[in-house]
Amino acid sequence: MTIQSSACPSGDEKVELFGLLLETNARLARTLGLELEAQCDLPLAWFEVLLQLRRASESRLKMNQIADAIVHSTGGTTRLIDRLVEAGLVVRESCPSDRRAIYVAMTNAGDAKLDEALGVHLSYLEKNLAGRLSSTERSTLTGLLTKLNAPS
Amino acid sequence: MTIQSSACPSGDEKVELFGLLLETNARLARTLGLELEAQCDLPLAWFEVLLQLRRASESRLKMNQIADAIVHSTGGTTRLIDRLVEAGLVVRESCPSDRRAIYVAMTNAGDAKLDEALGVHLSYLEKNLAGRLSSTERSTLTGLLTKLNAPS
DNA sequence: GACAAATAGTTGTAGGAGCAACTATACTGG
DNA sequence: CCAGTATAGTTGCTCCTACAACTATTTGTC
Repeated sequence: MTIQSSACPSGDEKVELFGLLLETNARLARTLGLELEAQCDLPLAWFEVLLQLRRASESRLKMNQIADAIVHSTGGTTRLIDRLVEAGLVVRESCPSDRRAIYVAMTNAGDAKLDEALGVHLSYLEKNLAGRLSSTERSTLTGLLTKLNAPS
Repeated sequence: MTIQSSACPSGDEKVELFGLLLETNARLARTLGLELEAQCDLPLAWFEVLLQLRRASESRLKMNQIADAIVHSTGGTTRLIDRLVEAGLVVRESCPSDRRAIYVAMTNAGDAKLDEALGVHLSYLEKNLAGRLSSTERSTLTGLLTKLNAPS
């Protein structure tokens, strides 16, 4: 029998769930990141940016939209986009209607790189998602995470 | 209508789910981290270590068990524990049966700090978990994440 | 229209984490 | 018992990211 502080239960059901979420995410992000890096020479953070851009209409987003979508600080996003620009995967474009804002748009090279990475990603998901959760379970999970992710 | 490469669908259901997982986790980790830091002056990574230690029998774990539990590299874990030791929250103890191994054990200060942090964490979870997911939904989510997290 | 407040993005700086190379110890087969 | 291999942990180095302070532009208010 393990003795624990009864006032602050480390075994609380919600604490366990939160810990499980952190751990699961960390494992999946790590393994995917390694695979993307090894097979496409593409860091996971770059992949996330490119994916967000493809989802966006006209394949472009403002800096702050990217920062929000990938949950980075604005300063971190500036540097991240710097590296993507240097690699030729995206370009910065000025925004005519708001001279403070900057659009980030995919280049053809970025588009091609994303296709390549998506191939790797899809086979990764086949192995690590489809193999573990049924289609029904996946949509349940999507629903739950959507609730969790909703703005307060 | 948005034009997208049909060969590599960025809108694939599994891709969406994975992205949602990354985003949800990043948001929750960030907000919890800020709160722990502000209210307890305790980085999230330190909290994770202390929590793992309390769960362990005899409140101690070997370095590699910690690295695995919190999904860090062994090198990163060494430095992380260095900082916790310096802060007086844990101590390193040699392992008699294997002289390569090192135990990390909580100090009384670490135990107290964890109690404090768990208070903050529990109220965070009350706000951000209990308010969004019912008890049933939470246990469903736990089940799904457990499957996802299972070793391949 | 002008001043205050809010917003978009960049930069200086510091700290944290990973990888690869390394040391030390333990195991395994001959 | 010895050689070769596997395991535990640390260290050097590099890159990435956050935070805070800053500039530039826009918006809101009187």
